[in-house]
Amino acid sequence: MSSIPLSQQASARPRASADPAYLDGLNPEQRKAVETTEGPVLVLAGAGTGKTRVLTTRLAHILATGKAWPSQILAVTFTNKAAREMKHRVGSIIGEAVEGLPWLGTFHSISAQILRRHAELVGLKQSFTILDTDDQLRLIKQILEAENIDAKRWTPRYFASLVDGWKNRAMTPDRIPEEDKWKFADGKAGDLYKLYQERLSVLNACDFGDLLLHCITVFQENADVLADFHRKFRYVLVDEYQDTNVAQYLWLRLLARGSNNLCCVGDDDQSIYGWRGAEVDNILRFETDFPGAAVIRLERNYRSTGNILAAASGLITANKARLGKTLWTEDDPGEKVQVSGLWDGEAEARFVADEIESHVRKGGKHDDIAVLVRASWQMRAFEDRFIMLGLPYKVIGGPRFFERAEIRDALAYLRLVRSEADDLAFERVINTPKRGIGDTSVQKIALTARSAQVSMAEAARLMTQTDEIRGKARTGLIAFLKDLDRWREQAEAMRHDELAEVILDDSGYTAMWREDKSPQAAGRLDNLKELVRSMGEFDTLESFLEHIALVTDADRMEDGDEISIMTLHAAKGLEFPLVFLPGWEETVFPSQRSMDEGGTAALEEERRLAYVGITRARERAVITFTANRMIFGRWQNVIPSRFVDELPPDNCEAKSETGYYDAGPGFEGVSEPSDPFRSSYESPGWKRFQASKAAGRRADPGVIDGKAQLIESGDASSVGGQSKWKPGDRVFHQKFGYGVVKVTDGAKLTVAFDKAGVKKVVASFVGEAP
DNA sequence: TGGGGGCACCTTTTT
DNA sequence: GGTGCCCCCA
Repeated sequence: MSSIPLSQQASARPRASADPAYLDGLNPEQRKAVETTEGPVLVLAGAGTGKTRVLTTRLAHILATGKAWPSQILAVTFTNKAAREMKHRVGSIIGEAVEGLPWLGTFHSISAQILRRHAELVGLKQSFTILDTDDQLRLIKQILEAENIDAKRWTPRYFASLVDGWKNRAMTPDRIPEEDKWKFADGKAGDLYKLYQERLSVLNACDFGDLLLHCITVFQENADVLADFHRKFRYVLVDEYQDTNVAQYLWLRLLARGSNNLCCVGDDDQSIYGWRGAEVDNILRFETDFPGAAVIRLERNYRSTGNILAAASGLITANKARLGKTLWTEDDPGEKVQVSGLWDGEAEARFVADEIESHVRKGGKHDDIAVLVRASWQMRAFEDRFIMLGLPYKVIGGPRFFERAEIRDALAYLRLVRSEADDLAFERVINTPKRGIGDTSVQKIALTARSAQVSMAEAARLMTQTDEIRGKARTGLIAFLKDLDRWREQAEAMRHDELAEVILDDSGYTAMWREDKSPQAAGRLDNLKELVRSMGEFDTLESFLEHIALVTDADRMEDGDEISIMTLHAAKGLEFPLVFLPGWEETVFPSQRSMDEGGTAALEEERRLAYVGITRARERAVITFTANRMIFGRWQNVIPSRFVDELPPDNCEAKSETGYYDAGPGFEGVSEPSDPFRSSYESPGWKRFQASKAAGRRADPGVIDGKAQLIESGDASSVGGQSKWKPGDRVFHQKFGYGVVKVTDGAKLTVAFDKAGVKKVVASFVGEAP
C-alpha cells in the first residue's frame, strides 16, 4: 500500500475546475449522495440510476478528502462479486492505494472475519469451521435420529429452514416464540434447536446464520469489543439495504451506533429476498430508526430505453406495498418490449437461440445477452439448445462447484487431516471409496464416540484395540487410520495443494472415479483437478476453506464472449443490452410454490422479481411464455403469467409468430415454427403440436389414444375396498408409457407396460383407499 | 456388506 | 428427469 496520504494523491492531480475529477458528470442528486458524508443517509436508488457509481464515488470521496483511512470504512455488499467490483472501481478512481479496504465484503464474510478474532466469546475456537447446507442437514438428521423423531414426517430440511428463519430474526434458542416450538415434532422445536447449537459447539462449527448471530451476541455481551469497533469504523456503507433481514439490521445498528455515519442504499421495488427473511420494512423505517436522516432519491435512469423502463414501471404499479417513485430517462424509447407465445419449452429455447443467432449476425456479441429464468430447472432447455447450435454460454448459479459430491468428498479428507475432531468429515469419507466399513460399523463408532465423549476418529482408534469390529471392516479401518496419520505428518512439509493430490491418490479416491464407467465420471475427475488448481491460489488451507465456504458460483463469473444463463435472483445488480425472460407462465412465474407459502406478499415479491428482470435490459427485452410445460416429468397446460397482462400495451409488442397459443388479444392464431431448417420437427412438442392441430384442439396435455386412462405411481388401486382397475384396463403412465393391467391383488396392482415394443412388468402400484 | 430394483417425492429463489 | 430411500438377495 502506498504511504502517500490519499488526500494528497487526489489533490496532486491537476484539475481545471475546483472539483475533483471523480465528481464529474454526476447529477445533482447523485452528487448530494456522494457529498453528504456525515450523519445517517438513505439513498433510494431506482434501477439503473447509477447506484454503484454513487457508492463507489462516495467511498472514494471519503478517502480522497482524508476523512478516513481505508481500514476505517465498513462497506457491506450482498455478494462477493459486488464487493470485488466496488474495490476495483474505487481503486480506479483513487489510484492503487485501496487494496487495503479490509472491511469491504458481504455481511457473512465480514462477520466471519470478526468472529475469527472473537470466537472464544461465543464458545468457539478460532479455527471453527463453517458448515454448508449439506453438512448442516446431515447433522440435523443425526440429531433427529438420536431423538427418535420420524424424519419422514418431520424432514431435516424443514427443520433447517426453521433454524434459518430464527437466525434471520436473530433468535437464539432461548428467545424463540412459544408458538414456533410447535412447528416441529410436536413442540420439541425449541429443544432440538438447543441441541443443534450444542452439537455445533462441540464440533467447533457454525452454520451460515451463526456467523451473524454470534457476532451480534459478541457485540451485545462485550461492550469493550463493540467499543473497539466503534472507534474503528468511522463510516459505514450498505448496499442493497432493501434485502437486509432483522439480524443484519441489528448487526448494522450495533456497529453504526459509534460514528452514526451510516449510508444505506437500496430500492424497495427490488426487494426479492423476503423468503430469506429480508424486511422491506427496514428501508421504509429508516428515518424513524435513524433520526435526522437525510433521504436522497435517485430517479433518473441511465440504463434502459424508454420502452423498457415504461414496461417495468407499468408492471410494478400493480404492487400495493411500495414507497412509490417515478423513474425517468432521456433516452429514446427504443424498441418495444417483445412478448412471444411459444408451443412448449423446447420451442421457446429454439426461439431464443434463433433470436440470439440473428443478434450475433447483426454484429452483436454473445456477452451482450442474458437469459434470466425463475428457477434453475428452466436452464436446461436453453443449455441443450445452445450446445446443439454451438453457442457459447455460461451458467451462473445452478449446481455449484463446491457443492458437488466429489469436491465435498475431497474437502472432507482435507478437513479431517487438518482436524481429527471433524466428525462430519470423518463420516463422509470413512467408506468412500469403499473400505468395507458399512453402516453398522459406522454406527458402532458413533456410539462409542458419544459415550466416551471423544471424536469419531478417536473412538475408531480405540476400537481397533478391541474386537468390537472384525473382518473386512477392521482391516479397512486400521488402514484408513494409518493413512490419516501419514497424511497429517506429510501436511507439515507439503504445500496444501500437493497434499490434496497425495491424499486423493493414496486414498484411492481418484482411482474410484477412474474405474467408474458412468458418463459423469470424467467430469468429476476434471473437477478434482480444478479443485487442486484453485487451491494453489491460496496461501494456506485455512484461507482456502474460508473462501469456499463464503463464495458462491455467481462470484466466480468469468469474462469471455458468452451468453449468460442465470436465475433472476442472481441477475440482481447486473445489466445487459439484450435480455430474454422466458417462462412467464402462471405457476412457473409467479411461482405457485411461493404463492402457496406467502400469499399476496409473495405475489408482490414475484412481481418485483419481474421488475428486476426487465430492468436488467439496456436496449431490448424479450419475454416469452408457452402453452405446454414439462414440470416434474409431466406435461402440463399452462397459461400466460398475469404479469404478461399487466404489462402496459403501448410499450410492448405481442409477437406470436412462432408456436401457438390462443390467449386473448394479441396471442390468437396458430402458426408454425419460424425456421424449419434449424428446428427439430421430431421433438415431442412438435409431434403433439401436429396431432393437436389435426384434432382441432387448442392445447394438448399429451393425451393418449382415447381409450387408455392416465395412471400415476402410487395411484389408489382400491377405492372403498373396490379396485379402481380391473385386469385388461388400458392405461398410460407418464414414465412407462402404455400398458395393460394384469393383476389387481388387494392393495397391489400389477401392470404390464409396453415400452419400446417389449412387454415387461416394470411396476406394481401400491395405494391406499382414501 | 453392498448392489440392484422399484418406487416416492421432488425443486423456487442464496449468503 | 433425477435423487434418495427402502427392501430383497448374493
